[in-house]
Formats: sequence, C-alpha cells, structure tokens
Amino acid sequence: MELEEALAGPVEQVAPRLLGAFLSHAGVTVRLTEVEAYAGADDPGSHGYRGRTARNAVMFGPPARLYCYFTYGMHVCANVVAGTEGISSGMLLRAGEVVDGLDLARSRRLGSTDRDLARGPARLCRALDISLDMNGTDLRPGDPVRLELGAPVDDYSSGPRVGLRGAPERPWRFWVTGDPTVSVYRPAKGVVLPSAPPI
DNA sequence: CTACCGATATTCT
DNA sequence: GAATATCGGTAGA
Repeated sequence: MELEEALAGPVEQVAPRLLGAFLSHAGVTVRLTEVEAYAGADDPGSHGYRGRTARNAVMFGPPARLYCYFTYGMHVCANVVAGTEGISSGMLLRAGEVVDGLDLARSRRLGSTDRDLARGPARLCRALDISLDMNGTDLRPGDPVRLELGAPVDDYSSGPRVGLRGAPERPWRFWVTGDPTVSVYRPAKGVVLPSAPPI
C-alpha cells in the first residue's frame, strides 16, 4: 500500500522519487539513476497519447505495476505506472547502477563495462532479465519484480526527454546529478537543440 | 569522446 | 511506407 501511495501523484512529480530506488529481479538489484515521465492524453510523446491499444493498456491501469514494451524490433524497455487508474502514465526506467548480482548482470551483458551494464533503458532490462512476459506485473515485495523506494535524492537534474520528436520542451527526464551511470543524451533524428545539452 | 549506420517489430499515416 | 521512449559496432578526432 505504501508504494501505491508514493506513486499516486502527477507523474512528473512522482518520477524524481524513483531516483535512488532499488529495482530487483532474477538475482540482480539496480539503483535507479535516471527516469523519464510520460503521461496522459495531452503528452504527444507518450504511448498513451492516442488512446488505449493492446500494447499500452497497462499504462491505463492501477499504479505500481510494470509496463514493458518492445521497440526498434529488438529492445525491451520498462516503465513504472503511476498516477490514477484510467489515466495513462508511465515512468521509463532509463538507467541504473548495479548494486547486487554483479556477476549475473555481467553474464547477461557480455562485453560491457560495469558502468554500462544498466546504462540505457534496454540495457537495464537485459541486466535485470526483464522481458515482455513481465508486462502488467505488480511491483510490491514478494512479486517477481520488486521496487523499493530509498531515501529521496535531493541532488537531481532535469531536462528534455531522449529520442522524441514531439514535445521536447517538456523537461521530464530526471537523473542523479553527476552520476556516471546516467545514459548519454541522444536526441531524436532531426531534433536540434537551441543550445548545448543540459547538465 | 562524437557521428554515423544497420537491425528490425509494432504502430501509425 | 515511415517513424520509433534503442543499441552495438566501426571510424575518426
């Protein structure tokens, strides 16, 4: 119940609360260092923008569940659903630091340095062995994928989301300031920023 | 470090 | 047919 309460607010306010939280699955635990918020019918960048489909249905469900999707023909990305049931939302888990199960994570990401094990949304899913089968599963203790909030991280930054052509002005990407495991900023093809990338 | 490119499923136009 | 909430490889500075 505690987790649902913490995730009940507006997604752009809840998202920073995920920084420093611990996500565990299949023997690996990651400390989240970077997330992005997506919400509602007025957010063109969100999968829920054009209404409910088979893929995004979980975004419209109750909070504290996992929304997994398949993209670019080969990658799985994971979100935590927040807000209120009936209004689509999701917080994309973009990056984290492996704090437990290091050897397992390495074996799933052969050739990667430790820093890059979960540096990126699809990499994070591979390090944790999160697959599409986990779409819609609960995140409470005792469930296969567990999310535990840590102490709130005060020193975080925000900026435009990665890889979107629509609504780049919404600074709904949040990351732990200065953390080396935060993923590199890759703007969408054709998007030019007015100035240097945010720090 | 940055820049480009190919792989490739699902969704949307 | 085109775009996409991406990654890993290679090339070059």
